[in-house]
Amino acid sequence: MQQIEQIVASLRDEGFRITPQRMAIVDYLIKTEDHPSADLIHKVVRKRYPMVSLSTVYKTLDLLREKKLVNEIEVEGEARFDAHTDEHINLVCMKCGKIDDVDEESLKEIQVKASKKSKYLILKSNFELHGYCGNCKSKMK
Amino acid sequence: MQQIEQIVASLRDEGFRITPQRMAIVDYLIKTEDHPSADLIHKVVRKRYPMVSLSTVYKTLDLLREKKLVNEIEVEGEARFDAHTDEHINLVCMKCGKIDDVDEESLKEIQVKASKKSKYLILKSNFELHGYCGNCKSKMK
DNA sequence: TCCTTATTAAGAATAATTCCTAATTAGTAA
DNA sequence: TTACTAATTAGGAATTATTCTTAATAAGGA
Repeated sequence: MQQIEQIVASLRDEGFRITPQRMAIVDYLIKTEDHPSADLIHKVVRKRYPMVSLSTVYKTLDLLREKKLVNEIEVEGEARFDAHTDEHINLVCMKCGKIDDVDEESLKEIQVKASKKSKYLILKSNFELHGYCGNCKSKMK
Repeated sequence: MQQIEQIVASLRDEGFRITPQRMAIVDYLIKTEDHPSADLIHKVVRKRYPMVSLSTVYKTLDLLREKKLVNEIEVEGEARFDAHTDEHINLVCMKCGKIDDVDEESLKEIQVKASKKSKYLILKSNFELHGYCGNCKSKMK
């Protein structure tokens, strides 16, 4: 689990300025279990820090993604973000839209195999399973 | 490997009409190795069947996806389509945008494990690896 | 405290996708 | 073959997530 201090330190080390906007966004991402969209991040962060604009949210997310401090996955036409950056499976509920993480050891192995077979240089991975979460599943019968 | 006849039959069986537009789109998807976007499908199909509109391409792809006759993956803000519907890994080149498929037996197993652990009812999966393809890799040094 | 330059806010621009509606046509039945 | 009708289509407008632009602001160093 990443800590705010680690992320702030790695940004500072590379010469990026530590602004209240960046702090607020990182703080939220670290603490939430959700996989929020840019828009949701904006809405939530605004409650406490009303001066954060949506374009700053996008820029900050770009930066964090580039530095591999957050993960991005695209679901139904929008990007969703997550501070859980080690390899895992994203379970996406097609009903309520929530995303859960599940760890799975064999992903690394699969990645190595596929890389050899295909001659690709792999830089990132994304494993998704889509369906209905336990909650939505039981509501449906 | 799916055949055109199979797809056409399963559409007809469910009462959908077999139009030249649908035939043209299915025909292209079956024959190509690419994972084309809706826009590319439109451009290609238009050469032979100039009466196909982009909105029909989208509608047809919706239908085919719903009937699980094609696979959809979202890459960099656009949807890419593929008639290869059994479980596999999509290798996405971050340079040239091409997508290659790699089969991997253990995906089914992983899916079962994750489903048990999470209580999700899994309906579809998407496994992506992003990086540079062999071709782009060698061009870069 | 001041200065430089990265960063931000705000809104305009872009691009993929969806929506809307009148016109067309596939499939069916006479 | 012809006529019918509901599904489908073409074309363009509307929507929506994201990117771009620019002037104003402020972080961090001197």
